[in-house]
Amino acid sequence: MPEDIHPKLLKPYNPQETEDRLYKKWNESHLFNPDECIAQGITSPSAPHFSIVMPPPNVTGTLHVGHALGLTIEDIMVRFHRMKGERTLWLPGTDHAAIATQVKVEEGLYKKEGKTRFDYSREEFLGLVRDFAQNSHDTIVNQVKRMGASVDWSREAYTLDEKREKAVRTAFKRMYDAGLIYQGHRIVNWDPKLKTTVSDEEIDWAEEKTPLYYLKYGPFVIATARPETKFGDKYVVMHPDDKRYAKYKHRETVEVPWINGTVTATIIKDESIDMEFGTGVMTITPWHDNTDFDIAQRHTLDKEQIIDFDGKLLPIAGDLAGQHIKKARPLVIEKLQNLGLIEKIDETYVHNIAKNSRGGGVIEPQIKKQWFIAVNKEFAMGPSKINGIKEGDTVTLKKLMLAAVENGQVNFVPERFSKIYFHWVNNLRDWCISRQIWFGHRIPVWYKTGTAGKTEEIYCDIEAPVGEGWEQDSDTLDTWFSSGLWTFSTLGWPDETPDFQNFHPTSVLETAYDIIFFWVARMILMSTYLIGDVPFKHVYIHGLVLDGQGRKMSKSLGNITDPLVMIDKYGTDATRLSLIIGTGPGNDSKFSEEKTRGYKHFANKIWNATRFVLSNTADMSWDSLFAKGANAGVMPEYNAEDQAHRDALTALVVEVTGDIENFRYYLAAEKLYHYFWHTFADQIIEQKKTALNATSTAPEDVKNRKSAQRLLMEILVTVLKLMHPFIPFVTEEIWSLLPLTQKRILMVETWPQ
RNA sequence: GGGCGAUUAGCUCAGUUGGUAGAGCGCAACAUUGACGUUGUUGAUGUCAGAGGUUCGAGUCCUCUAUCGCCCACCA
Repeated sequence: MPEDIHPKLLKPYNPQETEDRLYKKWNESHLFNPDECIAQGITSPSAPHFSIVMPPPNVTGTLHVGHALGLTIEDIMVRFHRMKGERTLWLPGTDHAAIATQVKVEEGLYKKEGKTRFDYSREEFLGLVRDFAQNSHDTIVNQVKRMGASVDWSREAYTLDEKREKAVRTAFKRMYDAGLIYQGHRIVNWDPKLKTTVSDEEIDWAEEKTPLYYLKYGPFVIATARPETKFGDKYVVMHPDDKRYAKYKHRETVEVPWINGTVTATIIKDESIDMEFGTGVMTITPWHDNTDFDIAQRHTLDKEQIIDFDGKLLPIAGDLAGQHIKKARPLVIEKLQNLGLIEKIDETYVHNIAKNSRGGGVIEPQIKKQWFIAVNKEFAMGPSKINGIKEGDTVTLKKLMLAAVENGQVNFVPERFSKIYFHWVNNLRDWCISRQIWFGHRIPVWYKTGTAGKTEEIYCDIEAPVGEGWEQDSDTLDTWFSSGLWTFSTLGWPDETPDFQNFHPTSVLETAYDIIFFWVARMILMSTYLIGDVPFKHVYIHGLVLDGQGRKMSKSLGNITDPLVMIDKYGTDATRLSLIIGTGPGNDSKFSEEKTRGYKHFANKIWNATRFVLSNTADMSWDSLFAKGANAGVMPEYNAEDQAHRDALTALVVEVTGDIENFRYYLAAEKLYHYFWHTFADQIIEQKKTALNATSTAPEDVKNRKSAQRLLMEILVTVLKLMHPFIPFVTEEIWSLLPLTQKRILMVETWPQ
């Protein structure tokens, strides 16, 4: 073994010794920052821009393998474009995740001390949440670094920091002034446990076996799964075409003996009634049911609240008032039985119940005053860069959201996700943006209350109003309001900063499909309205990372893979490859530790091949290949066989470059793996051993030897560059060991052509 | 009820615009003190879910069916 081989290469590759050191080196070079790349003469100021914002992880704990996959894909994009010489920005940040974070803290308090947030003042409680969020933030930042993510930390953002607060308030005010944000009494999803509303998207539906009660209601029999809500029912609804009830006229009234005495019931004919279900007749509870609310709206019927916001019955329930609805049901049944109002009970019925997916309780729809964004309200478009929509055109937010994708300005990868997007947007209802939790952006609206206790004045602005007697709205905003602004709030908006001008719209948004509605759609809404432009050109969607058996990873199954554990065992590069290879865009993938171990072997294979190349080229000058100008050496000539290998390498460069540009990371990575191991190591190196070992000084032998040496060097150098976006650590470490006198760190070397 | 996806070797999955079925792991045999603790070579295994259609030609495009998975809607 020649003496000038670096001693490190004599042992197997050790990621544990390498990775943190290299990340520090990259970070301290400041070259994650595109401005520094220009300052250091690496990137041309006139180069095209490439920018992505990191989907901000929730500060609710730690990153999981899904995050690891996303970060890997994003880092591949970013490192590739940076090496291509583009002005490349990857902007990191975290999300305060309002309700999710608050719930986490509340759960902890309850477990540890048996307290709820109402045992604290608002400010005390928020202090606890902030501490928790800070801890979580620090953990996440460390994890992002360990993934090798080449993000510009100098631009790090948080959805709840001061700059983002300004953006949020500006956005709110603009939409409020335009009449697109309004306050209204509407039926919302109320969680009596967490004492807040949640959006439709935050609800999980679960099946529950609940008896279906058939109750006598005057001349009718109605079927209900929730008899405890029926006290005040005074509308009986049936389908207009139902022949069984043809003799009853719309709006006709009948006297009906009911739970707490006789009521006057009004007959309503409505087409939403399913004639097949139950008896084809039902009574409605508009205050606590979406469908019933809609029926009541259509026929302008009275609505009455039955259940309070704690989940207890109101005085309308008579002697059951004050009972919690869970306890009230058997009591109502008993009462109905005594009154002889129960016709029959269907015990086989399965009812769908709505639960708050953020760890809350069973949703009780309520009519409540909330803030909404009007998605169907027409307005005149402002300055527009949306294709097909001009300034002054009459549009709605929904129309803007559709146009941005229909016209191809925003392009989904894979394309099929645009269908899901369209379907969702087309059925979108006004977005309830107010929450009754404490952690989050407080609504920038202040009220002045008069002596009679009535609101006399409403004020909405970025800053609080001056003067006495103003009180801020106690609600906070849905967390997705602030994340909807993420592509531009992170770049300095509403100020016209250079970052905003340079890097918006962003190039690609990389995210998981389960967040298309929550986030992608909301970003398109906010950006098209507030900026008149799309937030990003491409949306790259990745799938779920499942366990080895194809199951979703979850705490209850105990099948969660911690990316840090894999990194500790096999290194970041191996972890990244195992997440990427075999995972097409939008498809779920299974995580396998075996696969990860295999890619650790690959890192070592590269390491060993490097040792072979270095020890067999020690008598050659690498600078003859790579130095420019006066330092350039004489390049050995290729023989025909090696020229063919060189041409194949060029073909690989073209292919891999095309794959990366077209979002086929899984293919590019696999091709590189295959080329390195099975073409370069197994075939080319084996084939060249004879030429390299030849000691003869015959001109032909010397030529073949030099040719082989050049080939090995060129392949190694080229493939290290090609592989760097995928496996940045081992390639950078090897790069640092190459005896090149003129080289940058690999991260900012130029992409091969 | 509406929609989306999957179905290819024992397992996990590729197969980019239609042109002779691929990889990794596993399996079998052989070789190997080697650049390689983590090696190589060779090999076996496929009605590409099923049926029909378009085409000179279909794993790939179209139609239908089956099974599995997911999303949306949510019937009181």
